[in-house]
Amino acid sequence: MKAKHEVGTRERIVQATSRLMQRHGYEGTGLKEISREAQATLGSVYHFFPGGKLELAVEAIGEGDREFAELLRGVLARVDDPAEAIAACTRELADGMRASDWQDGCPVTTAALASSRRLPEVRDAAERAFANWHGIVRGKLVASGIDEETADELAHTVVSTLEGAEMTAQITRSTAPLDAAGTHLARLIRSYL
Amino acid sequence: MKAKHEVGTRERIVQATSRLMQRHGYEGTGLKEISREAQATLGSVYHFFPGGKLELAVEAIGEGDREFAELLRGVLARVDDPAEAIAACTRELADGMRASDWQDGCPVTTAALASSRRLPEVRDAAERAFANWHGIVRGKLVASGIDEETADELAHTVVSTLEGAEMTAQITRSTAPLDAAGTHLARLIRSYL
DNA sequence: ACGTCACTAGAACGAACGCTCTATCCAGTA
DNA sequence: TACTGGATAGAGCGTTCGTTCTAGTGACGT
Repeated sequence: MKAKHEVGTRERIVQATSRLMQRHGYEGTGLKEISREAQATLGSVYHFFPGGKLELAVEAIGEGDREFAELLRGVLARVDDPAEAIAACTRELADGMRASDWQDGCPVTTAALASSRRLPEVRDAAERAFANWHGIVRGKLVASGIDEETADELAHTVVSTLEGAEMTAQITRSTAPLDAAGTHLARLIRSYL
Repeated sequence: MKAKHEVGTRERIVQATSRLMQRHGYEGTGLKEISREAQATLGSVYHFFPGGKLELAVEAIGEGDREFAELLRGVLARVDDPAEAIAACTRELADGMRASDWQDGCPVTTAALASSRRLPEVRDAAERAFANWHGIVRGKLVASGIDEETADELAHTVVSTLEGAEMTAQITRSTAPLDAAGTHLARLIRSYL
């Protein structure tokens, strides 16, 4: 029935979960809502994810991790100058934000933040995502000649500011925070080159 | 029965809501949980907040707004140099974070982020909070001699970075993001003085 | 042709949700 | 003393939640 080229049920479920939790968080997303959005039945959801909502959330956060990492890696590879590259990231994020009418913030943060305290597995998945992004930014900075210790610290601020600015932009429905973040992160990075 | 000096029921309810939503978000916090934590009954909750959970959340976010604004205003008034003052803020946040064993992040963000799309009143309350904080930081920068346009933009980045670093610190259970944010925000501000 | 098994399908369960409702309590006033 | 009304108290409403369970489908190997 299912051709090789079309998206399988399992993947549809993960993507629907990621998309929904990106907008409404872990607690705000229901399993029936997920199965409806993924065009799958509850039976299929539990077939692929016997661990239920928790297992599904961990998988969805992993998906969000990969998405953001891909955006990051893509832009950082395309733009040589690290300061310019980070600024380009903020522009990319602003575009996505505007395109979704300020619906889609960071898929990891929104999904994990409120439930991280009660669900260690969710927190761990989110922590892995942050570590992943930090490593990507850090690598770019080191490759640009910044010493490892400085790059490590700077990468923390880059990730924090990108996340914070995206969140602020979402709440205020304005790209101003992301625009400012781009300007200032570029200036900050340049001061270390 | 109730003496003037002790905390009234209404205030206890608001504070319990703020505290609980700070940790578990809007959807993750139940009204019975709130009434239990506030040592009030459901009847009292609906007596003071006929609008139910939504009205309660808006009030709680306002409370979180005031809390963070007070911290900000306190530190910015105490430390003259704006770069040093913002760095001191990150230290204060890191202390609070560690003291709560990484339970208590930003009361506004955690409460509002996941539900902001479905509940405009919640989003509006959170937006007012961000605008408030932005104004406070902006005022400090202008008072330090930075021109208005630059200060406005810079205040956006300061708020975004503080929020993002607090969130990252919470998820990763480390003060490293906040420490880095302090160092780099100070450096950034200094570059405009 | 038949059996196997991954997958689909959705009814049904107990628990928890937000909220409504009636009953009661008690300080203040007449 | 009797009345009033803000505040307290919690049982119970209908709904939705995550999860479990059984039944059914259909592609594939033998």
